[in-house]
Amino acid sequence: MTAESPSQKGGTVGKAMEVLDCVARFGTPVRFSQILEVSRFPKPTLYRLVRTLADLGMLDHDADKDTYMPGRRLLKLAHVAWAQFSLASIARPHIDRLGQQVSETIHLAQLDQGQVLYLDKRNARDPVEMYSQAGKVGPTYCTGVGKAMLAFLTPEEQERVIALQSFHRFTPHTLVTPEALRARLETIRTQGYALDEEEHETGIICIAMPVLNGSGRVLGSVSITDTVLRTTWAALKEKLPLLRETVERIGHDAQDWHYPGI
Amino acid sequence: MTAESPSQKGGTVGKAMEVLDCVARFGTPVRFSQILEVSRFPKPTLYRLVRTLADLGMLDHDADKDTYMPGRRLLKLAHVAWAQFSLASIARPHIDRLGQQVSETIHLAQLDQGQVLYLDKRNARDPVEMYSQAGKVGPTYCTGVGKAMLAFLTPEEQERVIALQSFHRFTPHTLVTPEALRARLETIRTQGYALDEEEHETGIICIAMPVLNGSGRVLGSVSITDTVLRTTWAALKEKLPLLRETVERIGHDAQDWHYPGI
DNA sequence: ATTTTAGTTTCATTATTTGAGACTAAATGA
DNA sequence: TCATTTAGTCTCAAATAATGAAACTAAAAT
Repeated sequence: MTAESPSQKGGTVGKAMEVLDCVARFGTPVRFSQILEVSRFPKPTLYRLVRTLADLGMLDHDADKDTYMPGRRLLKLAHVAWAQFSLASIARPHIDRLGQQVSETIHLAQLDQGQVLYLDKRNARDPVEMYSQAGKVGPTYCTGVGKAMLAFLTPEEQERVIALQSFHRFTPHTLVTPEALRARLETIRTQGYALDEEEHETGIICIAMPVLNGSGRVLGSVSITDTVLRTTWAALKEKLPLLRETVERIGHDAQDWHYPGI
Repeated sequence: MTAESPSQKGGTVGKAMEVLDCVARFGTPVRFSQILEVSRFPKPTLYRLVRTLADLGMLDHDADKDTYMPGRRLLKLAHVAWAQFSLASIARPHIDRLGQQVSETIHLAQLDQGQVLYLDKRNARDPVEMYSQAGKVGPTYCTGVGKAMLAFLTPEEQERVIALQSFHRFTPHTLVTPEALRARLETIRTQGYALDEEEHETGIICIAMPVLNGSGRVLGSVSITDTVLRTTWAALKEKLPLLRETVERIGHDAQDWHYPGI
């Protein structure tokens, strides 16, 4: 039994999902030939997969322009996924509350295969483009939400996630080595919160805290974000008590919710 | 070649998607045996399908409780679907704008297989639980957004959609016959907007207008909703000019966007 | 201790998927 | 205009994967 890379799972269903990913990765409606270029399947095989997915509503086919894009059926399925995504629904009232208390942008995130998966976003000032955020993934090593979670994992989990990081330098402040990251995580663990000091985007700073359940297990994290133009570190850090209260309440409500793996 | 019911598409991928639907329909994490009860597949077949979907991340498996729910991979795919769902993204700035102008709840919807598919929701008062709404489906014959679209379809399309309606009586005001609905649609077409007079939920009323492109084709619809306790018909109808402006702008921007079918 | 239930595995059979190649239609170019 | 390229579609024998009756295991219920 040979280990298979996750992107090359055997089985017809796996291949179909691979095609779905290909189409999604474009981020814009694509023609069949464009999918063909990036996929590993021969033409007739890919053709049938694409047609099957379109028939099933997993891809939407624009007959006019003859292009494909991720389908509406996904929207419906994701609607349910979202509603059941326990941390998102458990956290919602608390995120709502925090949103009323602060004027900055709030994120709720979770770890997913070493990456940050955003579950919720609030922006009291100008609502809201949430779908554009929930479901989005981002880097773990250079975001507040990511580091907050990372710092509170067990050492083994932490190393496993660190091994998955790309350490791309987004800004001059990005931590680009595992060593630098580990040192920072130590600090975060001690002080109980993480900062994003313009490590991902210049001008964007945030404070973040992990959501822990009773046994100290990391369930997710919450952050408060602003720009260096609109706030100062002192002002932002004043929100720490509100943030602490929020993550504690979420952690309490999520007591018996089992985190579905990293 | 025999016509196949859409729920019984041959092919392994179709079967897998059927299982995904089964799981989603529960709306809560389910055990394998529960899926078995509602699915048409024999035990080992279903077992393999479920495991395959879980391996692929389309289902999330909670190892503790041994339950399955729609997976996180769906969230990521839906994120892209949403972003590309042209009407949603084209409409966003206009929906934002309307949201700043009125304090009521706003919906953006589209027709999907005879049902209303909600694409966006805004609520200026308390933002916003959007994922919980976008992707949701509802009835066409007894909602403002639904009737607004229905009224402006071609007669053939209209009949096709009417034939798909269940005409369940949700409230004493629900129109429960095709005849009553057709008469109402006539009025809506004449006056250019639809009302929901507590036809779906008691106490909930709304005004809705279709989004039409230059050639009069129905692309979607937008509604402004409130409760009978907070508003009156007179007050609500005062928002009609704002609503008209919104749908016109969306229709204008969506000029060359081709609606992906009913 | 026995029975029931839920989940898992096996394997010969069956059905689907596969993909090289051929074909068509439409666009491009000479 | 007619040749040529390109994008999309179809065919069918061969290769592969899915199937499901039956058997098995583990754990819970009696």
